[in-house]
Amino acid sequence: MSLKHAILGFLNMRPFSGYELYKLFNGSVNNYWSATHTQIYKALSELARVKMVEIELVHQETNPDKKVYHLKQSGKAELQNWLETPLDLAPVRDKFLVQFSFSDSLDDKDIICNIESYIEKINEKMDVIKAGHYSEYLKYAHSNREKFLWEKTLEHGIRSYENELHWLRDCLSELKQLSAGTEES
Amino acid sequence: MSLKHAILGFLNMRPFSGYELYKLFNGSVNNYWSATHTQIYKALSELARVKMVEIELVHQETNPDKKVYHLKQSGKAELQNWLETPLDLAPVRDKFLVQFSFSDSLDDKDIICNIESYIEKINEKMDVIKAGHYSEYLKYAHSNREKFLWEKTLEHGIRSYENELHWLRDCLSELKQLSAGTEES
DNA sequence: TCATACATGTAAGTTGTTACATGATTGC
DNA sequence: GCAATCATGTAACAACTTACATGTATGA
Repeated sequence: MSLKHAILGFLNMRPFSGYELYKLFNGSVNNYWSATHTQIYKALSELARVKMVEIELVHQETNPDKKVYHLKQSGKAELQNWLETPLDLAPVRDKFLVQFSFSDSLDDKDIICNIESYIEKINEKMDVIKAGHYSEYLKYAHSNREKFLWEKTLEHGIRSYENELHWLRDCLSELKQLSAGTEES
Repeated sequence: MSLKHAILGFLNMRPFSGYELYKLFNGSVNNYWSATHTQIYKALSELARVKMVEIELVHQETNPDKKVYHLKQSGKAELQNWLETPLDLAPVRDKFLVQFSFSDSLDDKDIICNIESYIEKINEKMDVIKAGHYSEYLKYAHSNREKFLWEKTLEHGIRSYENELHWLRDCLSELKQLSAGTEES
């Protein structure tokens, strides 16, 4: 399970509480892995059960108490082992493309509307990424190489969304050409 | 569930058996949606249960008997309704990037090995796509616009993989530079 | 003879989503 | 007063994976 390995990866940097991890997976990391709090708390209990992490109970005055998770030897070993394993290509599941490819039963205007709505959503996402909240953590890198890896990961997100936008805009303009050509006025 | 909508989309073209759909989702369509036979047979039973599709039992002499699924009115309506609904961005879950971003605890040679292995797998996938098996079905399009949508969907896959390859190759060459610069000989 | 294609399924497990549940503090 | 942040969880469900299960026909 990659969520568990992602958690081990973060705990390898420093201890985190479940809530902090939840904010990571819904903030700066969510352009390559996302998870709900439900999933994270469950994964953490499981990691504690198999003794890959240790729980430190931290009492807080103003805020609710929290559980801070520390990586243990066996967790570090599991992480290291996973990092050394070449991964297979993930199966692709792109709802948008399923919809797009069956859209011949829609009017031009409805296809265009779906595409434009999707472009809009990607633009919003890009704005968030480019606002820089995703790159603030770069300063916590322990080495030049680590910083390089993090920068590249960020760049991957930007490049993928830009690639997607190019394709979407091409689709739009070609569709408009097509429909102008077929039109009977 | 998108698998059900994808199935409805195919049955809207012509009737299919479960096995034929399984071959689609593991062949020409698997660059935008993939599914196992287990999932497909279950989804089909469910669609039959709610009467969106109808089962025709077809006896065959040499091959095992098969069930051919036909789209019914309510299935067509459900499909149409879904096609008109703008979709949200799917949450991203990219194992490779999780691994990549935590790889500072590996040697250069191991990071490079992971990247090269991934490049290799994408190249193999690209070879399959470019061999043309994915584009044979284009001739079954009912209209120019449908053909356009299918071609664009195919192109999306190719463009995404090419984009991925560019990023991976950039990572490789920059990593090699970095390690040459830090090297003590 | 051995693998592959045809054809359909069950069972058990993992992963991910959505809704429900609680309760203090801080800022508008 | 109301929403948001902090902080952790349970329960039910939906989606996906992997292994098991069966049996014929065809071609290398």
